[in-house]
Amino acid sequence: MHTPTRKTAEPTVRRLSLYLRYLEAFEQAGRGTISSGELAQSGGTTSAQVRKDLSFFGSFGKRGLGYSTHELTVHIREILGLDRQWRLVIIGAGKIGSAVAGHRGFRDRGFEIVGIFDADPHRVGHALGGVTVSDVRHLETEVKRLRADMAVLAMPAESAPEVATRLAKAGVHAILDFSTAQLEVPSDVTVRSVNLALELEVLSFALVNR
Amino acid sequence: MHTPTRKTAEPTVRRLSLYLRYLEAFEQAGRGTISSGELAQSGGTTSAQVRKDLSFFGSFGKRGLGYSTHELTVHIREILGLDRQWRLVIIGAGKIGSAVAGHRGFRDRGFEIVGIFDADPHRVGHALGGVTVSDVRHLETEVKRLRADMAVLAMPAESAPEVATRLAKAGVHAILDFSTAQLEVPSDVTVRSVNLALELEVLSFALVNR
DNA sequence: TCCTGTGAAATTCTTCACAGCC
DNA sequence: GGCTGTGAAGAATTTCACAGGA
Repeated sequence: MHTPTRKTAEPTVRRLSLYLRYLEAFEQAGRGTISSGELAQSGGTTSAQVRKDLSFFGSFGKRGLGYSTHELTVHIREILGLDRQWRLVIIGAGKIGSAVAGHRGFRDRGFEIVGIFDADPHRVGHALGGVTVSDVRHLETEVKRLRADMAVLAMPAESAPEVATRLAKAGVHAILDFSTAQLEVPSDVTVRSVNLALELEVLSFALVNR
Repeated sequence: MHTPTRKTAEPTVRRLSLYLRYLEAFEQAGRGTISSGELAQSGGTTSAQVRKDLSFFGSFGKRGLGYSTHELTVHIREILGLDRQWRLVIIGAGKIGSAVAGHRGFRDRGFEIVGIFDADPHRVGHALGGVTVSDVRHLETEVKRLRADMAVLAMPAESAPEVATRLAKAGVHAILDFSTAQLEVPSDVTVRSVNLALELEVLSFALVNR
């Protein structure tokens, strides 16, 4: 595997994540090799797309044969940085925060929830998925002590920007934001937004435009 | 407003949804007009992008002045199909289903949750956000009776494809899927996937590639 | 003067098509 | 014969830059 010469396209990274999921299923099913065509079918894309995506990071396949499911799994996990454990904190112990905290499968995929924070005193001290909820006032010291790598923001949009800034200062360089806020963070912090209302609105558009 | 001549780009639709949110804030704040530059800043894009996006649907602005916040709000709501009420069902009353069901703000934006379904007899009969959980065995008849337009799938990946097919047959043409399944639906059904593990993996990639 | 609307250019992403290796 | 790896072509999307109306 070689590191890409220039920046990698985001769509490619998203697809790698999908390929990985299907590869794991194929490996589980005892398939030793898989072709770009099969992988494409699983992921709803084309074989050329699969090969282009992979070739960006190296030559993992064998001509005439395909890819070794196991080797390719290992390669993609390495490319995505999943060959290590990531330490996650969740800010907001409401409905969404609880759902994320209780989601099995994150830990299995290398994302360990090491801390949960909330501003509501009624929630502080209670346990969620084996982790005790801390007061968000102690965010910085706790985040440093816990050596958190990533944060999930599951809180109202009003307080999200302030918390994002504090997280960035505390050394968290990756944030998954469920609020609808527009976060202002230093350029060395990556933010991804999941906006459910937006997704419903895209569906609404699709329904009225057919 | 004129209907677009050819198919609209998905990125454009996503941005329209964002613009709408900022417009509402501006309108609330009493701003009568707004320029493409201001809107761009809110949405993290460029003024040219904003103008291109809007011009695809008509000429809503006034040269030298900008856009009327109120008029543009109305136009975008109409473009996105938000000038009506959408009827939503949730399949799966677990953590994610409950979080979606309990989310205030969907109703305010025109998405009314009219039904919740689950396969677990222990959950059937209980109320979630004012709606009683029904047995998923009665999905088809209930969905038709409730005249549901959209469905949120918040269930294990194993059962998702079957439920998606049943929903499509029952007349639901828009599905928001939280499972990691690859859904096979007729071409007149729009599916959008929200995959939290994938989002974390994209963050992971960003962390190891800087 | 300010700011929109929009062709044209630039860039990004996907698909094609085929040489090369198993 | 089958399937990968990859330049080249094509399509989609964004940015530029400027004419034109308020």
